[in-house]
Amino acid sequence: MLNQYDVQTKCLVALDSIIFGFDGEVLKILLVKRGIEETATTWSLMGGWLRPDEDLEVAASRILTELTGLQNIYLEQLYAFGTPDRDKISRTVSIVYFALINVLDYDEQVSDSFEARWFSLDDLPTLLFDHGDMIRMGIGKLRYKAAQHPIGFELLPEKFTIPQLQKLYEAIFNTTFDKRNFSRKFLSTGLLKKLNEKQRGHSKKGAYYYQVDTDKYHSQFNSFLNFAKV
Amino acid sequence: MLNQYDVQTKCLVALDSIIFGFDGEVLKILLVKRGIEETATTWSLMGGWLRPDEDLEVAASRILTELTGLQNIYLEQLYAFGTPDRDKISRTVSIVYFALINVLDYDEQVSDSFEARWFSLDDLPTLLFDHGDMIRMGIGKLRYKAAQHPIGFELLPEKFTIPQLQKLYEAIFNTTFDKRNFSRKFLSTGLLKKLNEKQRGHSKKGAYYYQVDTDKYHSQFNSFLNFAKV
DNA sequence: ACAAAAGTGTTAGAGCTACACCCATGC
DNA sequence: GCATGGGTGTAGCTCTAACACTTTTGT
Repeated sequence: MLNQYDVQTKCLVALDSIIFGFDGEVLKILLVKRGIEETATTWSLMGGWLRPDEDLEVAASRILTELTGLQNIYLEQLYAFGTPDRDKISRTVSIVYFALINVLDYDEQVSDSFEARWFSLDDLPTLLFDHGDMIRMGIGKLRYKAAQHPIGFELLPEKFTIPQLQKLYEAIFNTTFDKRNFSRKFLSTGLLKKLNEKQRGHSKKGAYYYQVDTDKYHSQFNSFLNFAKV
Repeated sequence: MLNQYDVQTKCLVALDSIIFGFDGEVLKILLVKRGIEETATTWSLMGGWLRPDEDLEVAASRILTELTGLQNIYLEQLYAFGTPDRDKISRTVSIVYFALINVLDYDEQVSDSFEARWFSLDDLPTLLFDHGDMIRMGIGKLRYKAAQHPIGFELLPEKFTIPQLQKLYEAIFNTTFDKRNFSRKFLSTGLLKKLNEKQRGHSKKGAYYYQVDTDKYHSQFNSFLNFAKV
């Protein structure tokens, strides 16, 4: 049995973060240009190394801030990638996190002093290592979660309209929905509070703003076995 | 920007596997007694170290075989645990996998020459490190998946009866279901093929055996947005 | 013949889909 | 006054939940 700590090989541990953003029309991903070994500059996810006394999520969050200026973003762990040759220079296990943010909320922070840029999902550049696989998996998980829960709120401003929410879901699933059914579905969750205020400028009539009722927003569950009292 | 590989700290990378098993009545977890540093012997998940040229899942699978004899078990990645002090002796990141098997199918393999034992979920011993957290998360994911998909088939023999399937789901969710609704629900998926053979010995009447229609068993999806054509 | 588990049908209500028209306003 | 996007209602259907009796067979 191998339980001698000394003889075990050690690896580098990297953290990479996929930041999904929505600008009101299309889904985007934030990438940085990262110089590897003084030569190539390739677009990549926000990545860096784990420090000796750092928690994984703390490290991912620190790295995100270092590379983009983004702070206080809730990161969710996606997957650990560890194929032996995924990084040619040194054996590295990468733990990938992802987050959803509203592009407009953070745009100034991001673009000011950092080499980070938003890319549309269907217009991604060539990516470092296996970052393309990571993104594919991230999109899969985003869809999966959005299909189960009304998760999309995170990608919108605090006040948003039903048509904005619908556009978001149409961007996530790359399809269109019937607006009557869509709004009925979301309103029926009881998670939305209608505000007494309309969006101006986008349309002539103006759409009512809504807010998430955060109290109720952590109890929804809809399942294959609806009669399973989980 | 930190992209010098040399100055980065390296960690040990461990793989731990949670093996859920069902014996027809209760859900169990397979644990081994692992000597750490020649002193304490504590029950723990099946764990070991990543080798230099090994893929993560391959390593998890090798370790599982070394410790229990189990082979060809499909392992699914659960989560990476990496709190700095989770292993007091050396900084270790652990990537946790889990699997569902039928206890009876593998019982001889396991108990013959290995120090592995099945434990009921509500009768777990004190566990090594953060293995308790890992198991809690594993149960959560098992329930989540079982609620979305008819995943439970993996935990049953190739031929199984509806009452057995129901017992399994009742064990996973720790509740009871109406048998009329339960069987209707599962039969309506079209995933079950009824065999012309009855289980004998368990009841006087005998229950028909069913088999999973593996062709159809990779397309089910039921979602919060049923009208989202994913 | 009786006990024990298997198997099955109905009904009321909720939720889903598909569909088309009026509303408010800026120009 | 008209073009643009916002907002709403209904009918048919399917799915769900709740409920109780009959069937088979080992003893």
